[in-house]
Amino acid sequence: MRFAPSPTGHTHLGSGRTALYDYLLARQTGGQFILRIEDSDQKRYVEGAEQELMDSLRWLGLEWDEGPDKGGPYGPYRQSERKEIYQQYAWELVERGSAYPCFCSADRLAELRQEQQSRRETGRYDGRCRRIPPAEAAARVADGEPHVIRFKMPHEGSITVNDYVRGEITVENANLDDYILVRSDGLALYHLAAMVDDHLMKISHVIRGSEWLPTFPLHVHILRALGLQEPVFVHLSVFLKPSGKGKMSKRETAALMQDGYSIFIKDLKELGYTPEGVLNWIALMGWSYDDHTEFFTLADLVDKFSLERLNPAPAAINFTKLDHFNGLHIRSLSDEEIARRVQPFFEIAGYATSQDKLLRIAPLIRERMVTLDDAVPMAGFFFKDQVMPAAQELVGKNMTPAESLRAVQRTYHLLAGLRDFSHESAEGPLRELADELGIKAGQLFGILRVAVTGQIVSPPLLESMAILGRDVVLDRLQVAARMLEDNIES
RNA sequence: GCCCCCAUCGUCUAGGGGACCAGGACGCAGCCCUUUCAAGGCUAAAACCAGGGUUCGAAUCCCUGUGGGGGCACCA
Repeated sequence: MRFAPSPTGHTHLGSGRTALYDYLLARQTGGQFILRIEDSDQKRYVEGAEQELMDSLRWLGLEWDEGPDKGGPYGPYRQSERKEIYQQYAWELVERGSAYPCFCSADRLAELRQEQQSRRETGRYDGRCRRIPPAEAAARVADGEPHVIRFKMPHEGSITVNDYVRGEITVENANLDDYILVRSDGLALYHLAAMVDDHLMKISHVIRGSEWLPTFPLHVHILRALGLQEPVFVHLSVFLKPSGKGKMSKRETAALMQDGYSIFIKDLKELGYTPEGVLNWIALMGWSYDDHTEFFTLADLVDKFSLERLNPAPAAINFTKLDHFNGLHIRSLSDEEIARRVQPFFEIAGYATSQDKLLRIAPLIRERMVTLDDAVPMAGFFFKDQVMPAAQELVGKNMTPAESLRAVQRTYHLLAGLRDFSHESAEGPLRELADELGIKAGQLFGILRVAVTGQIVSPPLLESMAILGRDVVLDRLQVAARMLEDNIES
């Protein structure tokens, strides 16, 4: 198995899914998962993209067995370092009569294309250099005349290729072009390079996006002309934008960020998504296990994934489903894991935290988080020196400021006199106090919640107070009482 | 324009001639639980793109149309 991305931008969901399926297949068959960088076009190379790719893959937990950074028996693993290999195969193709050097300039080609377009024809090479006798062509090449190498596509007949998810696809050769295989700078294009590499690296399954379907017949032509064995080709459906109308554009990608979503793996990490959630989500875009199972860990997927259940239809990206899966996986994490994963987000927000305290907070926030960064607004009050409640929010529902003040004062004395400051020992007395004050427990808790956490919504109040400790709670109640007093006077 | 692919609730999907007045999930609505918010439980609304065939019988097979997507580079 191999995952062969090109380092031309941010690593996105589609790459993640392809890599995932590659990884799964490799793991379940005991094969190797190879990372090969398709950087044969230096013009499109983006600095840092390769590093981001590897970071993203590792974050997802998809560690490769062979790759540019760790070597392996079939290296090098960057196409830019394999130029001579492709040259050799390209000329073998020429010798076999399946390819030929072409001396047409890029200018002439552009002109030709324009002409064809004006006549509303499909852009295709007119075959001028195809007619040059091989001996003459070889001589011109030996003379150093600039040239590319083209595939000599048969004019007659058709070719039938087999895609694992779609079955047989038959195309008339007349609809295919004399594609360029090697550039004038001597570097091979994807069409040749990928086929040669996959053969040399003993790749059994080629999993790639369906954007390769149109050139799929060319690839099989090359393979057959070279006499190479054909791997199993699996073309995955594309991802559509959430509306289902068309694929993601640059603008929409930027707009998505406003809503806290992204199609880039590295963003997802920063937004507080877990690798488990992302993996589960993308695994099910175009694949299913049965009619009801949806929760999968990576290990589950290794166990249960199969190419048979791939779906050829394009799939719209559904981010609310990502939220759902992320929440599901956060809830299945241990306290230790939650504490560990949530800490970086507190750090970014400027809070000094301790694992010890986070460990005690974890059970209180586990069921309330959709993304890991939700922990910060939810539990930030644990790490603040003081909270700043809004004066009006300290007034209980359907209560006057004076009544609220009294409730805070009574609570202060009750808690100050409590033998031990635990959730269990505080609850009974506080409910009795509410009764005594003639208010509902909910009203009392509401006032206290704002006083102690500074928030209208918070994790369970009494558990939170126990973690904060008696001193902090009493202190915050005192502050709240003062604010209420000021409120009453003014 | 030409070539290729695809088509079940809003979305992801199950289904592959009778087991389907079409199942699950997300989201949405309601109810229950509840100290807030969640989580959890229950209930509801919601789909076989259209038209022709084949067949005793079609969501399922075939054709046409329509819609959507992809491609038509010395990009991948």
